[in-house]
Amino acid sequence: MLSFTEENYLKAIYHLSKEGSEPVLTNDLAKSVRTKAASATDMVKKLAAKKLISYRKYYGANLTTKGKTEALMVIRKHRLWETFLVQALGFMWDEVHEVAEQLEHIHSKRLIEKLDEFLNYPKTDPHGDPIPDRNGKIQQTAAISCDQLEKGKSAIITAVKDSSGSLLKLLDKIGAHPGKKIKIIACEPYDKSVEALLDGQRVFISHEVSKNILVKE
Amino acid sequence: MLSFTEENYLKAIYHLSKEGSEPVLTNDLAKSVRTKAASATDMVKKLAAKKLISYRKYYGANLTTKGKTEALMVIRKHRLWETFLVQALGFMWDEVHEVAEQLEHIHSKRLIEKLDEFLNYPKTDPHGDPIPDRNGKIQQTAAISCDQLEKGKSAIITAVKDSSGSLLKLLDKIGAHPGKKIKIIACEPYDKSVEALLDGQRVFISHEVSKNILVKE
DNA sequence: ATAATAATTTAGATTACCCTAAACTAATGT
DNA sequence: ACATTAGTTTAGGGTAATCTAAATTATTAT
Repeated sequence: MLSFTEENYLKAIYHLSKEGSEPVLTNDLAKSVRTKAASATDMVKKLAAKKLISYRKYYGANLTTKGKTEALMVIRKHRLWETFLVQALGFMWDEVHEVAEQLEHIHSKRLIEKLDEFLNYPKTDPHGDPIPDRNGKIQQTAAISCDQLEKGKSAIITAVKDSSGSLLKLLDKIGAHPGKKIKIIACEPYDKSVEALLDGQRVFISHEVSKNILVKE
Repeated sequence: MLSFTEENYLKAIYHLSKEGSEPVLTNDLAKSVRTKAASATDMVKKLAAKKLISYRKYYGANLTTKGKTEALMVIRKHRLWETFLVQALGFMWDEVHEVAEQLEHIHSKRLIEKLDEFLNYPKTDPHGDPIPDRNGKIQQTAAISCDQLEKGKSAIITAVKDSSGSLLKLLDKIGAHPGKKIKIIACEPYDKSVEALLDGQRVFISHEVSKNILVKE
């Protein structure tokens, strides 16, 4: 059985290696799990010994099939719990991340299956991110980020990249939730900020923010 | 913030010192948290340094007010989660203990308040044990155990002392749930076993089992 | 090609929790 | 009073995860 910490490292490696094959660098990994590079080196050695990642010194780490499955199970739990917190307990979507970080490490197959059933097998979490199924299958959303939309184009918001409370609060204020339609009405080349239409409301979005909004044309 | 392990020790001390004032012996404590006496000694020193218990060498440990509150909060979480698992997720009452042992250590005030609200502020858990309120107030059930009932007497089952799966499965089979009415129709002095009426059904209960059924006349 | 710089790894400690074995304390029986 | 015994504590270590500082490797600039 994996420890709390091992699960966190695997999850971080999964998220950092995005489309799978690029190696994850020790420094990036350390930053992601909020430790020092030396600690990350120790852990990747341990994970490699357990065949959860492949690791080459000074080069980086990649998840093995086994490691990827474990990572996806942690992500499945995280996203199901987030969904539960919002849908059943009435949390705001910017309040759930921290608690889900704890709940994702509860070890009980039965619990997560029952929770999935209770929530009626949701496909995405409150931030629009896809929830892996019990076999670790996850539907990859080939979404582009909002800052790549041209003037005049419309799109549907599918997800949010960053789950920090401050960003989510801001998105909440302007009404930028997954499922909503967004139309770009002006682009400012200087700072790449945009003006958009959301629910008939004219909103101003900085580049920092639009980068983190994923959309589907 | 208390660690997982510290919380478990506090909870164990609470349960072992029943009505509060008897000191908890190191050996009993060690057995309860499934470690060795030497480890328990280390931990009680640590808890004493944190003013969560008072501790005298070779004599035993007692919860301070602060320690008792912490213990009650862990118990509150445990029992609310058990209630959730049974009522919302459809677990059997003999399946919940292990998972609740993990869930009880999630740190989030907001979560537990929301959960309490979601469950509509239950007073007891699925085993009939009282759930402490947000201030740590717990209604002491002055219940007697079933083996103290005389022949011919009726009573209401209030709780179950032991939460091991095998006992709960047995009680499930004969229908002995909290809230049910039980009537003693025969006592066997030799082995202290009893015959009783439960839902109109004649059931045979050994002393080992009747000791663990709490009732209210 | 080599020096400077950035990234990574190793070495050596630290903390929390747990262990075994030995030493100690309190209680009991003769 | 003293020996036995049960219970407890101390001493000394082990493991997992972390850290700082020093050493090593890879990359970049000249």
